[in-house]
Amino acid sequence: MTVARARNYAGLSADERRLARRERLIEGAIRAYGELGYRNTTVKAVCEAAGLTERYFYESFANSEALLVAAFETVSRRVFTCLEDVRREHSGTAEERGHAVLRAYYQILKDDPDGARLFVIEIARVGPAVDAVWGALLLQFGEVLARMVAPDSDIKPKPGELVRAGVVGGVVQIAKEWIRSGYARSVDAVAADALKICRVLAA
Amino acid sequence: MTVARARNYAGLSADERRLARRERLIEGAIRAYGELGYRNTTVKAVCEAAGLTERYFYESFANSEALLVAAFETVSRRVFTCLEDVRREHSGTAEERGHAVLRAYYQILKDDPDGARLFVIEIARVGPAVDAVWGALLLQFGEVLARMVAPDSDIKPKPGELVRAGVVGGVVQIAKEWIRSGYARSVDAVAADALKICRVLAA
DNA sequence: GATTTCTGACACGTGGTATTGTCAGAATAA
DNA sequence: TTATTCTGACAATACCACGTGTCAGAAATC
Repeated sequence: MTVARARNYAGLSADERRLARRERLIEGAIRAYGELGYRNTTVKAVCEAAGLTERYFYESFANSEALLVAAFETVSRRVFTCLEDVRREHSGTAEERGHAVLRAYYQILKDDPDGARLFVIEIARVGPAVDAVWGALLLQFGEVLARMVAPDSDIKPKPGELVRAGVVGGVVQIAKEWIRSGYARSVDAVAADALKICRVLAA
Repeated sequence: MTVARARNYAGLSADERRLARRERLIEGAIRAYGELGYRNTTVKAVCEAAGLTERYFYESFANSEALLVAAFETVSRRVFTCLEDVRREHSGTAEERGHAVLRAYYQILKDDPDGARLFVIEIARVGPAVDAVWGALLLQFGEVLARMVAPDSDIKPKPGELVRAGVVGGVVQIAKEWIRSGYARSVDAVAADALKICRVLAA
């Protein structure tokens, strides 16, 4: 019985290599889900997109849903980081700021169609665990939208939870339709439409 | 080779019996989907809920999705008939009429939780064919909402397609959240929240 | 160069459901 | 009553993808 000593390959430790494969799987998953949809994407297909074999899938993820969640959170992090930056660094009226944040949101979706499909469409209704992640994100998104249109020095009575949920649902539905149309209209026009709905939060 | 002559059973012709079984399957499906969710509902489970065996499932439906669509359309017909009645027979301002229609919508969802879950939640993201049905319904719903808040004698520039889609998405999202909460708030309060979003269509 | 660890390809077993097939018995008509 | 059609229960098969196991060869250390 020899104890396995971790050995460097290509200058990387075993842990580093494992992590690198994990990242490749996530990126492969984003692409594969974008092309085929999560439902039609087998473990095998993801691994092929990542240039790895099934063996390594189970090294990093317990099952397909775990990878889906990881891929979703990767995209989610990118989006929210961007939105928060725009919101924080924007100097202007609440109206202008709202438009800027929404523009950023839809711009990201346009720039990365695969990620967009995963982030907006494929994530929904996969199973209880994934749905919980999606639900949490909708809440977070609601927070962003609410602060986005709130006048800076304003502590007003919160709009009801349901109204906020409804606004988020509207903004996301617009994204879905826009994606389905092949990004037919301009980012600016779409953001303007979405802003109309978001104004409900400021009233 | 004897030609099968249709024989009456329980006073019903072969066609009548077949149709009756079809109805039972649909009602069983609404209940089963409501309890278990479409994904977790096997053909066997539907048949048990209907008091029939698998044999009769394939007599009326090619596959699970076909039954799902049939069940959805059954519920859909009930809902739209009701909404149209309310809208048509309501005399009052656009504002009042809008509130009345929305109240009717959410009241139906509350009165039939199984149907509601199917109509609002379970139908989404099952597959391309079913998604098409769902997409068509959202359009139809958008029409109803638009006419609902439109001042009677008014032909104004249509709000953009995306805005309408967004409003529908908002109303439906509110329904989802409300259902998930176990119908925590009153129908009236929910309808009022939804109306806030629908007003975007009138602006 | 010898040895050990890592990698990638592939094949097999597994589980669960859809779908079809069979058949005995119940209900009906003659 | 007798023959025929319908009904419901159950068995058999098909199928699909997951998840695991095996193994030869590549890449590294000594």
